[in-house]
Amino acid sequence: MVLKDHRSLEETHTKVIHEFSKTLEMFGLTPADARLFVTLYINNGPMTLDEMSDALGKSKTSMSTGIRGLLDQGLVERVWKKGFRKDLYRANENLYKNFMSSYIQKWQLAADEQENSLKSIENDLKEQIQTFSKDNQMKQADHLYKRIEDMRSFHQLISGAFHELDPDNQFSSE
Amino acid sequence: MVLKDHRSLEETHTKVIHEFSKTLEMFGLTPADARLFVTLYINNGPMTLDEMSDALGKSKTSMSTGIRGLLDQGLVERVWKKGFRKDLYRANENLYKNFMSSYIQKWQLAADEQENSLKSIENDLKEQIQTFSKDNQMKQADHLYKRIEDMRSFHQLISGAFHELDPDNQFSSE
DNA sequence: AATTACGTACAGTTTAAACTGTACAAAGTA
DNA sequence: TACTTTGTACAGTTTAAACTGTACGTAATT
Repeated sequence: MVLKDHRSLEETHTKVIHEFSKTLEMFGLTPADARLFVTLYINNGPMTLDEMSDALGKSKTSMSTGIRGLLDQGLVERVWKKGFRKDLYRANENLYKNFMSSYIQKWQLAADEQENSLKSIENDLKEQIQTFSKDNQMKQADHLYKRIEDMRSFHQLISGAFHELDPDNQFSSE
Repeated sequence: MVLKDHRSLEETHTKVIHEFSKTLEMFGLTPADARLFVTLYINNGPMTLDEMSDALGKSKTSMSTGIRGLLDQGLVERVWKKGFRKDLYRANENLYKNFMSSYIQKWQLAADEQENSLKSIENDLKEQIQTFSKDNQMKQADHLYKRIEDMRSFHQLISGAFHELDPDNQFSSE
Protein backbone atom coordinates (compact mmCIF):
# COMPACT_ATOMS: atom_id res chain seq x y z
CA MET A 1 0.00 0.00 0.00
CA VAL A 2 2.85 2.32 0.76
CA LEU A 3 4.15 2.07 -2.77
CA LYS A 4 0.73 2.65 -4.27
CA ASP A 5 0.18 5.66 -2.01
CA HIS A 6 3.44 7.06 -3.05
CA ARG A 7 2.71 6.60 -6.71
CA SER A 8 -0.74 8.09 -6.57
CA LEU A 9 0.49 11.15 -4.71
CA GLU A 10 3.16 11.62 -7.29
CA GLU A 11 0.55 11.30 -10.00
CA THR A 12 -1.49 13.99 -8.34
CA HIS A 13 1.56 16.22 -8.33
CA THR A 14 2.01 15.63 -12.03
CA LYS A 15 -1.63 16.39 -12.68
CA VAL A 16 -1.42 19.67 -10.79
CA ILE A 17 1.78 20.62 -12.58
CA HIS A 18 0.32 20.11 -16.01
CA GLU A 19 -2.97 21.72 -15.15
CA PHE A 20 -1.74 24.86 -13.48
CA SER A 21 1.00 25.32 -16.08
CA LYS A 22 -1.73 26.21 -18.54
CA THR A 23 -2.56 29.28 -16.51
CA LEU A 24 1.03 30.39 -16.28
CA GLU A 25 1.46 29.92 -20.01
CA MET A 26 -1.20 32.57 -20.43
CA PHE A 27 1.15 34.96 -18.67
CA GLY A 28 3.68 34.37 -21.41
CA LEU A 29 5.78 31.59 -19.91
CA THR A 30 6.86 28.83 -22.24
CA PRO A 31 5.32 25.44 -21.42
CA ALA A 32 8.69 24.21 -20.21
CA ASP A 33 9.30 27.17 -17.91
CA ALA A 34 5.76 27.00 -16.62
CA ARG A 35 6.05 23.36 -15.64
CA LEU A 36 9.36 24.00 -13.97
CA PHE A 37 7.95 26.84 -11.95
CA VAL A 38 4.93 24.85 -10.82
CA THR A 39 7.16 21.96 -9.85
CA LEU A 40 9.08 24.26 -7.55
CA TYR A 41 5.94 25.96 -6.35
CA ILE A 42 4.21 22.83 -5.14
CA ASN A 43 7.30 21.25 -3.68
CA ASN A 44 7.65 21.29 0.05
CA GLY A 45 10.91 23.19 0.34
CA PRO A 46 13.53 24.23 -2.23
CA MET A 47 14.85 21.81 -4.83
CA THR A 48 18.11 20.92 -6.51
CA LEU A 49 18.56 20.66 -10.27
CA ASP A 50 18.72 16.89 -9.95
CA GLU A 51 15.44 16.74 -8.11
CA MET A 52 13.75 18.89 -10.73
CA SER A 53 15.25 16.77 -13.48
CA ASP A 54 13.84 13.75 -11.72
CA ALA A 55 10.43 15.23 -11.12
CA LEU A 56 9.96 16.35 -14.72
CA GLY A 57 11.89 13.59 -16.47
CA LYS A 58 14.01 16.07 -18.41
CA SER A 59 17.76 16.50 -18.57
CA LYS A 60 19.66 18.49 -16.00
CA THR A 61 20.82 20.84 -18.73
CA SER A 62 17.22 21.73 -19.46
CA MET A 63 16.67 22.44 -15.79
CA SER A 64 19.72 24.66 -15.68
CA THR A 65 18.66 26.81 -18.62
CA GLY A 66 15.06 26.80 -17.46
CA ILE A 67 15.99 28.01 -14.00
CA ARG A 68 18.08 30.79 -15.45
CA GLY A 69 15.05 32.01 -17.37
CA LEU A 70 12.89 31.95 -14.26
CA LEU A 71 15.56 33.77 -12.28
CA ASP A 72 15.73 36.46 -14.96
CA GLN A 73 12.00 36.90 -14.71
CA GLY A 74 12.24 37.16 -10.95
CA LEU A 75 9.96 34.19 -10.40
CA VAL A 76 12.44 31.99 -8.63
CA GLU A 77 15.21 32.58 -6.16
CA ARG A 78 18.30 30.80 -5.07
CA VAL A 79 18.45 29.55 -1.54
CA TRP A 80 21.50 28.94 0.60
CA LYS A 81 21.85 26.06 2.96
CA LYS A 82 25.15 25.83 4.72
CA GLY A 83 27.14 22.68 4.37
CA PHE A 84 25.16 21.78 1.23
CA ARG A 85 26.99 21.73 -2.06
CA LYS A 86 24.16 21.76 -4.56
CA ASP A 87 22.29 24.87 -5.63
CA LEU A 88 18.82 25.12 -4.21
CA TYR A 89 15.96 27.02 -5.79
CA ARG A 90 12.58 28.07 -4.54
CA ALA A 91 9.57 29.57 -6.31
CA ASN A 92 8.59 33.00 -5.09
CA GLU A 93 5.43 33.10 -3.03
CA ASN A 94 2.48 35.34 -3.79
CA LEU A 95 1.49 34.29 -7.25
CA TYR A 96 -0.82 37.20 -7.91
CA LYS A 97 1.59 39.97 -7.14
CA ASN A 98 4.38 38.28 -9.03
CA PHE A 99 2.56 37.41 -12.18
CA MET A 100 -0.09 40.05 -12.46
CA SER A 101 2.09 43.06 -11.85
CA SER A 102 4.89 41.93 -14.12
CA TYR A 103 2.31 41.09 -16.72
CA ILE A 104 0.74 44.50 -16.55
CA GLN A 105 4.12 46.10 -16.69
CA LYS A 106 4.87 44.15 -19.84
CA TRP A 107 1.72 45.52 -21.45
CA GLN A 108 2.41 49.06 -20.36
CA LEU A 109 5.91 48.93 -21.68
CA ALA A 110 4.79 47.51 -25.00
CA ALA A 111 2.02 50.09 -25.31
CA ASP A 112 4.43 52.94 -24.64
CA GLU A 113 6.91 51.64 -27.15
CA GLN A 114 4.22 51.28 -29.76
CA GLU A 115 2.98 54.77 -29.09
CA ASN A 116 6.45 56.11 -29.83
CA SER A 117 6.99 54.03 -32.93
CA LEU A 118 3.64 54.92 -34.38
CA LYS A 119 4.06 58.61 -33.62
CA SER A 120 7.38 58.56 -35.42
CA ILE A 121 5.95 56.74 -38.43
CA GLU A 122 3.07 59.17 -38.46
CA ASN A 123 5.46 62.11 -38.65
CA ASP A 124 7.33 60.53 -41.53
CA LEU A 125 4.05 60.03 -43.28
CA LYS A 126 3.10 63.66 -42.82
CA GLU A 127 6.27 64.72 -44.57
CA GLN A 128 5.73 62.23 -47.34
CA ILE A 129 2.25 63.55 -47.94
CA GLN A 130 3.68 66.98 -48.79
CA THR A 131 5.53 65.48 -51.74
CA PHE A 132 2.61 63.54 -53.17
CA SER A 133 1.13 64.65 -56.42
CA LYS A 134 -1.33 62.01 -57.54
CA ASP A 135 -4.79 62.12 -56.06
CA ASN A 136 -4.77 58.36 -55.73
CA GLN A 137 -1.73 58.48 -53.49
CA MET A 138 -3.18 61.20 -51.36
CA LYS A 139 -6.21 59.07 -50.72
CA GLN A 140 -4.08 56.06 -49.76
CA ALA A 141 -1.89 58.10 -47.51
CA ASP A 142 -4.84 59.77 -45.90
CA HIS A 143 -6.44 56.45 -45.12
CA LEU A 144 -3.24 55.12 -43.63
CA TYR A 145 -2.96 58.23 -41.52
CA LYS A 146 -6.43 57.69 -40.10
CA ARG A 147 -5.61 54.09 -39.31
CA ILE A 148 -2.48 55.04 -37.46
CA GLU A 149 -4.54 57.43 -35.41
CA ASP A 150 -6.89 54.56 -34.59
CA MET A 151 -3.99 52.38 -33.56
CA ARG A 152 -2.68 55.08 -31.31
CA SER A 153 -5.96 55.53 -29.53
CA PHE A 154 -6.15 51.76 -29.25
CA HIS A 155 -2.89 51.80 -27.35
CA GLN A 156 -4.11 54.55 -25.12
CA LEU A 157 -7.18 52.53 -24.22
CA ILE A 158 -5.03 49.50 -23.49
CA SER A 159 -2.68 51.52 -21.36
CA GLY A 160 -5.56 53.00 -19.38
CA ALA A 161 -7.25 49.67 -18.88
CA PHE A 162 -4.16 47.93 -17.60
CA HIS A 163 -3.33 50.84 -15.40
CA GLU A 164 -6.70 50.32 -13.77
CA LEU A 165 -5.86 46.68 -13.22
CA ASP A 166 -2.47 47.17 -11.66
CA PRO A 167 -2.38 45.98 -8.05
CA ASP A 168 0.42 48.48 -7.46
CA ASN A 169 -1.81 51.30 -8.59
CA GLN A 170 -3.30 52.98 -5.54
CA PHE A 171 -6.42 54.00 -7.43
CA SER A 172 -7.02 50.50 -8.66
CA SER A 173 -10.46 49.26 -7.66
CA GLU A 174 -9.04 46.18 -5.96
CA MET B 1 9.29 60.96 -58.50
CA VAL B 2 6.04 59.07 -58.84
CA LEU B 3 7.81 55.76 -58.53
CA LYS B 4 9.76 56.87 -55.51
CA ASP B 5 6.59 58.16 -53.88
CA HIS B 6 4.91 54.90 -54.51
CA ARG B 7 7.76 52.91 -53.07
CA SER B 8 8.12 55.00 -49.97
CA LEU B 9 4.40 54.81 -49.23
CA GLU B 10 4.56 51.07 -49.57
CA GLU B 11 7.52 51.01 -47.24
CA THR B 12 5.56 52.97 -44.71
CA HIS B 13 2.77 50.42 -45.00
CA THR B 14 5.24 47.63 -44.32
CA LYS B 15 6.66 49.47 -41.34
CA VAL B 16 3.21 49.96 -39.84
CA ILE B 17 2.33 46.33 -40.47
CA HIS B 18 5.37 45.00 -38.69
CA GLU B 19 5.16 47.48 -35.87
CA PHE B 20 1.51 47.15 -35.01
CA SER B 21 1.65 43.38 -35.40
CA LYS B 22 3.68 43.29 -32.22
CA THR B 23 0.74 44.61 -30.28
CA LEU B 24 -1.66 42.10 -31.77
CA GLU B 25 0.75 39.29 -31.01
CA MET B 26 0.35 40.21 -27.37
CA PHE B 27 -3.31 39.35 -27.72
CA GLY B 28 -2.32 35.85 -28.69
CA LEU B 29 -2.26 36.09 -32.47
CA THR B 30 0.56 34.31 -34.23
CA PRO B 31 3.00 36.66 -36.00
CA ALA B 32 1.67 35.49 -39.35
CA ASP B 33 -1.97 36.07 -38.45
CA ALA B 34 -1.17 39.41 -36.90
CA ARG B 35 0.56 40.69 -40.01
CA LEU B 36 -2.27 39.48 -42.16
CA PHE B 37 -4.83 41.25 -40.02
CA VAL B 38 -2.92 44.52 -40.02
CA THR B 39 -2.51 44.32 -43.77
CA LEU B 40 -6.26 44.14 -44.14
CA TYR B 41 -6.81 46.74 -41.47
CA ILE B 42 -4.72 49.44 -43.09
CA ASN B 43 -5.83 48.71 -46.61
CA ASN B 44 -8.29 51.09 -48.14
CA GLY B 45 -11.12 48.68 -48.87
CA PRO B 46 -11.36 44.87 -48.79
CA MET B 47 -8.72 42.67 -50.37
CA THR B 48 -8.47 39.45 -52.33
CA LEU B 49 -6.19 36.55 -51.41
CA ASP B 50 -3.92 37.46 -54.30
CA GLU B 51 -3.56 41.03 -53.12
CA MET B 52 -2.68 39.88 -49.62
CA SER B 53 -0.22 37.39 -51.01
CA ASP B 54 1.33 40.21 -52.96
CA ALA B 55 1.40 42.63 -50.06
CA LEU B 56 3.05 40.18 -47.67
CA GLY B 57 5.16 38.23 -50.15
CA LYS B 58 3.79 34.89 -48.96
CA SER B 59 2.00 32.15 -50.85
CA LYS B 60 -1.70 32.26 -51.53
CA THR B 61 -2.10 29.04 -49.55
CA SER B 62 -0.75 30.78 -46.48
CA MET B 63 -3.23 33.58 -46.99
CA SER B 64 -6.06 31.13 -47.30
CA THR B 65 -5.28 29.31 -44.08
CA GLY B 66 -4.45 32.56 -42.33
CA ILE B 67 -7.76 34.11 -43.30
CA ARG B 68 -9.62 31.09 -42.05
CA GLY B 69 -7.99 31.52 -38.66
CA LEU B 70 -8.93 35.17 -38.53
CA LEU B 71 -12.49 34.38 -39.57
CA ASP B 72 -12.73 31.80 -36.78
CA GLN B 73 -11.61 34.41 -34.32
CA GLY B 74 -14.17 36.84 -35.66
CA LEU B 75 -11.56 39.40 -36.59
CA VAL B 76 -12.19 39.45 -40.30
CA GLU B 77 -15.28 39.18 -42.44
CA ARG B 78 -16.05 38.22 -45.96
CA VAL B 79 -17.43 40.87 -48.23
CA TRP B 80 -19.60 40.42 -51.29
CA LYS B 81 -19.27 42.44 -54.43
CA LYS B 82 -21.57 41.46 -57.23
CA GLY B 83 -20.08 40.54 -60.54
CA PHE B 84 -16.75 39.89 -58.82
CA ARG B 85 -15.49 36.34 -58.73
CA LYS B 86 -12.81 36.51 -56.07
CA ASP B 87 -13.43 36.40 -52.37
CA LEU B 88 -12.99 39.70 -50.62
CA TYR B 89 -12.09 40.12 -46.97
CA ARG B 90 -12.11 43.06 -44.64
CA ALA B 91 -10.79 43.54 -41.12
CA ASN B 92 -13.40 44.31 -38.54
CA GLU B 93 -13.41 47.89 -37.31
CA ASN B 94 -13.20 48.86 -33.67
CA LEU B 95 -9.97 47.30 -32.54
CA TYR B 96 -10.56 47.77 -28.85
CA LYS B 97 -13.91 46.07 -28.64
CA ASN B 98 -12.77 43.23 -30.86
CA PHE B 99 -9.50 42.42 -29.22
CA MET B 100 -9.99 43.43 -25.64
CA SER B 101 -13.29 41.74 -25.08
CA SER B 102 -12.33 38.50 -26.76
CA TYR B 103 -9.10 38.60 -24.83
CA ILE B 104 -10.83 39.02 -21.54
CA GLN B 105 -13.24 36.28 -22.42
CA LYS B 106 -10.34 33.98 -23.12
CA TRP B 107 -8.93 34.66 -19.65
CA GLN B 108 -12.29 34.21 -17.98
CA LEU B 109 -12.85 30.92 -19.74
CA ALA B 110 -9.41 29.66 -18.84
CA ALA B 111 -9.81 30.73 -15.23
CA ASP B 112 -13.16 28.96 -14.94
CA GLU B 113 -11.78 25.80 -16.47
CA GLN B 114 -8.82 25.85 -14.12
CA GLU B 115 -11.09 26.39 -11.16
CA ASN B 116 -13.00 23.25 -12.07
CA SER B 117 -9.95 21.14 -12.74
CA LEU B 118 -8.26 22.16 -9.53
CA LYS B 119 -11.40 21.62 -7.49
CA SER B 120 -11.66 18.12 -8.89
CA ILE B 121 -8.01 17.36 -8.21
CA GLU B 122 -8.43 18.73 -4.73
CA ASN B 123 -11.29 16.35 -4.06
CA ASP B 124 -9.25 13.41 -5.26
CA LEU B 125 -6.48 14.49 -2.97
CA LYS B 126 -8.82 14.65 0.00
CA GLU B 127 -9.81 11.04 -0.57
CA GLN B 128 -6.22 10.00 -0.98
CA ILE B 129 -5.30 11.61 2.29
CA GLN B 130 -7.69 9.31 4.13
CA THR B 131 -5.66 6.31 3.03
CA PHE B 132 -2.28 7.71 3.98
CA SER B 133 -0.43 6.13 6.83
CA LYS B 134 3.06 7.58 6.91
CA ASP B 135 3.55 10.93 8.53
CA ASN B 136 5.88 11.97 5.75
CA GLN B 137 3.17 11.48 3.17
CA MET B 138 0.65 13.37 5.22
CA LYS B 139 2.96 16.32 5.30
CA GLN B 140 3.53 16.23 1.57
CA ALA B 141 -0.15 15.91 0.82
CA ASP B 142 -1.02 18.67 3.22
CA HIS B 143 1.43 21.01 1.58
CA LEU B 144 0.08 20.20 -1.85
CA TYR B 145 -3.41 20.84 -0.58
CA LYS B 146 -2.45 24.29 0.62
CA ARG B 147 -0.83 25.10 -2.70
CA ILE B 148 -3.91 24.07 -4.61
CA GLU B 149 -5.91 26.40 -2.40
CA ASP B 150 -3.48 29.20 -3.28
CA MET B 151 -3.84 28.45 -6.95
CA ARG B 152 -7.58 28.57 -6.68
CA SER B 153 -7.59 31.94 -5.01
CA PHE B 154 -5.14 33.09 -7.65
CA HIS B 155 -7.69 32.23 -10.30
CA GLN B 156 -10.38 34.02 -8.43
CA LEU B 157 -8.29 37.16 -8.31
CA ILE B 158 -7.59 36.90 -12.01
CA SER B 159 -11.22 36.38 -12.79
CA GLY B 160 -12.21 39.38 -10.71
CA ALA B 161 -9.58 41.61 -12.21
CA PHE B 162 -10.47 40.83 -15.78
CA HIS B 163 -14.13 41.17 -15.04
CA GLU B 164 -13.38 44.70 -13.94
CA LEU B 165 -11.60 45.33 -17.21
CA ASP B 166 -14.28 44.03 -19.51
CA PRO B 167 -15.73 46.79 -21.72
CA ASP B 168 -18.94 44.74 -21.88
CA ASN B 169 -19.23 44.84 -18.12
CA GLN B 170 -21.62 47.62 -17.17
CA PHE B 171 -19.87 48.20 -13.87
CA SER B 172 -16.51 48.52 -15.50
CA SER B 173 -14.87 51.81 -14.67
CA GLU B 174 -14.39 52.69 -18.35
C1' DA C 1 47.76 17.38 -4.97
C1' DA C 2 44.45 14.27 -6.63
C1' DT C 3 39.80 13.18 -6.95
C1' DT C 4 35.02 13.86 -7.01
C1' DA C 5 30.81 16.60 -7.55
C1' DC C 6 28.45 20.24 -9.65
C1' DG C 7 26.68 23.63 -13.07
C1' DT C 8 26.73 25.23 -17.66
C1' DA C 9 28.62 26.05 -22.63
C1' DC C 10 28.21 24.09 -26.83
C1' DA C 11 27.14 21.18 -30.65
C1' DG C 12 24.04 18.24 -32.41
C1' DT C 13 19.34 16.00 -32.50
C1' DT C 14 14.44 15.83 -32.13
C1' DT C 15 10.07 17.92 -32.54
C1' DA C 16 6.70 21.18 -33.86
C1' DA C 17 5.22 25.12 -36.49
C1' DA C 18 5.10 27.93 -40.63
C1' DC C 19 5.21 27.90 -45.20
C1' DT C 20 5.21 26.27 -50.23
C1' DG C 21 3.84 23.87 -54.55
C1' DT C 22 1.00 20.71 -56.66
C1' DA C 23 -3.24 18.87 -57.50
C1' DC C 24 -7.99 18.88 -57.40
C1' DA C 25 -13.01 20.20 -56.59
C1' DA C 26 -16.36 23.76 -57.30
C1' DA C 27 -18.10 27.41 -59.75
C1' DG C 28 -18.00 30.62 -63.46
C1' DT C 29 -17.46 31.55 -68.61
C1' DA C 30 -17.31 30.55 -73.55
C1' DT D 1 -19.82 20.66 -73.05
C1' DA D 2 -15.19 22.12 -72.78
C1' DC D 3 -12.31 25.54 -70.70
C1' DT D 4 -10.81 28.85 -67.22
C1' DT D 5 -10.54 30.73 -62.68
C1' DT D 6 -10.53 30.41 -57.74
C1' DG D 7 -9.98 28.44 -53.10
C1' DT D 8 -8.24 24.79 -50.34
C1' DA D 9 -6.51 19.84 -49.10
C1' DC D 10 -2.48 17.56 -48.72
C1' DA D 11 2.23 16.21 -48.78
C1' DG D 12 6.61 17.73 -48.36
C1' DT D 13 10.10 21.32 -47.06
C1' DT D 14 12.06 24.91 -44.36
C1' DT D 15 12.79 27.10 -40.07
C1' DA D 16 12.83 27.71 -35.24
C1' DA D 17 12.42 25.96 -30.60
C1' DA D 18 13.12 22.48 -27.08
C1' DC D 19 15.87 19.20 -25.53
C1' DT D 20 20.00 15.96 -24.83
C1' DG D 21 24.82 14.35 -24.11
C1' DT D 22 29.44 15.43 -23.86
C1' DA D 23 32.96 18.10 -22.26
C1' DC D 24 34.96 21.35 -19.39
C1' DG D 25 35.79 24.98 -15.61
C1' DT D 26 35.22 25.66 -10.79
C1' DA D 27 34.84 24.43 -6.21
C1' DA D 28 34.59 21.11 -2.52
C1' DT D 29 36.48 16.73 -0.46
C1' DT D 30 39.92 13.33 0.42
